[in-house]
Amino acid sequence: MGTRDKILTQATAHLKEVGLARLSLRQIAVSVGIKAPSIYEHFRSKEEIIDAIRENAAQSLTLQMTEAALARESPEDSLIQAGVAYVLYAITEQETFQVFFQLMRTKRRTLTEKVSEDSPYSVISGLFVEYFKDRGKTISQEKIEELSYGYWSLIHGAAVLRTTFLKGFKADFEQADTNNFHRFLLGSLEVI
Amino acid sequence: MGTRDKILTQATAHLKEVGLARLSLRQIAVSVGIKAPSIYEHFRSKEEIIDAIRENAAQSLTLQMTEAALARESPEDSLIQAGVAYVLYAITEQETFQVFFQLMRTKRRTLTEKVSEDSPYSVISGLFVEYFKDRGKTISQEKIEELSYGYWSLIHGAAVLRTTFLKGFKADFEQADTNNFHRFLLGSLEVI
DNA sequence: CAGCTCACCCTAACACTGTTAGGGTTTATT
DNA sequence: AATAAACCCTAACAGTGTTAGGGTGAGCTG
Repeated sequence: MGTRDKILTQATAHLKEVGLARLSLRQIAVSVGIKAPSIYEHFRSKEEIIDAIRENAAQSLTLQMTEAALARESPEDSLIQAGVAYVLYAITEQETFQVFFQLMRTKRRTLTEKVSEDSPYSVISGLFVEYFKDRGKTISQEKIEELSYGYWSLIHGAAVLRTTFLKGFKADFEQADTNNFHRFLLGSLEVI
Repeated sequence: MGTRDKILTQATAHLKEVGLARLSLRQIAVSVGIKAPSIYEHFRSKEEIIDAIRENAAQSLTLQMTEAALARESPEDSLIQAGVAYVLYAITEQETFQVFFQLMRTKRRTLTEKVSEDSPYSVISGLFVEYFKDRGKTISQEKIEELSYGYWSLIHGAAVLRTTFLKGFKADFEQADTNNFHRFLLGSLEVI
């Protein structure tokens, strides 16, 4: 394993331990076995290291969503399970998720541009197409995007609330999330 | 205006200008006209200043939601307008909103404890009670909480996505949000 | 083989951060 | 008149990301 990979590995490990706010280049350097300035031989800045972590997180999250959606009874169930997986990832990989959502930006700037693959959004919109195909309803690309954005808002909001405001709050969130995701999907069929 | 209030005012102003990451006590002190260590006569730490800003933000956000919900055609419209106001606050007061959602925690720890007033959540749950009363449906307190949590997830998710991932993305989000909020509320009536 | 380049590491230092120690001055109270 | 508290100060500590500039070894080229 090259030094660059070591830095990335140790940075990720430290992130999970101490959180984004206390992530220190000098500490990472100690773990790798080099001095802090040597990091700059492999990355242009601390920001660039975090970018790389974020990239990995996005890939990992997308994978877990995709796997959760596989082999379900119905497209609706796939959408719900993908949502549950999203929230689960946020809770189990809290610090990584924080990095993911805090600074990530789409390169896509308008609806006419192509959706980049391997993003949570593309998983959702793909499943929505299946969802309407399954119900025998035709739907415009625009509405698919609107619904995907809405559903993403819902699951992302649940993920963020659980890891911030509601951290430490005791309740059966899994059931509540499943019910709420179902509610949105039901409403999607009515309002087109 | 006392020094404590000056510090708070300048801290809020600086927050909006440079963002949370670059908020500096020495810069705040310059604006106030004192030296940095003197801040510690009025606040125990930087964290305590941010706590105070967050308190103000929560109050202001709650107020805007309440006002947006007033004098609407129906409780459903009130819920939607409260949601729109939430997202609007997030966009216009981006840095303040970031402080608000990033570290805020409920003091409430279980469903049996009382909901604190003057919080966005209490506004939502209050409007949900009206919503079901208006429709002539009876609903348990538990379900009100579940729905309020779900609706909050939706509007919070929309707010966060708009200010992070989707910053710079051009689309008619206002219309999309309104439609999506409507979808969730419609689904709420079906699945109880 | 000698000379050169380049990747990779180093130390020293800069400009910043939140925070603490300790001293001075003014104001109000005993 | 003495004391206490509120409030400001300077100096300094321990930490941060980052840059400047120097050394060392591997590998390529004449």
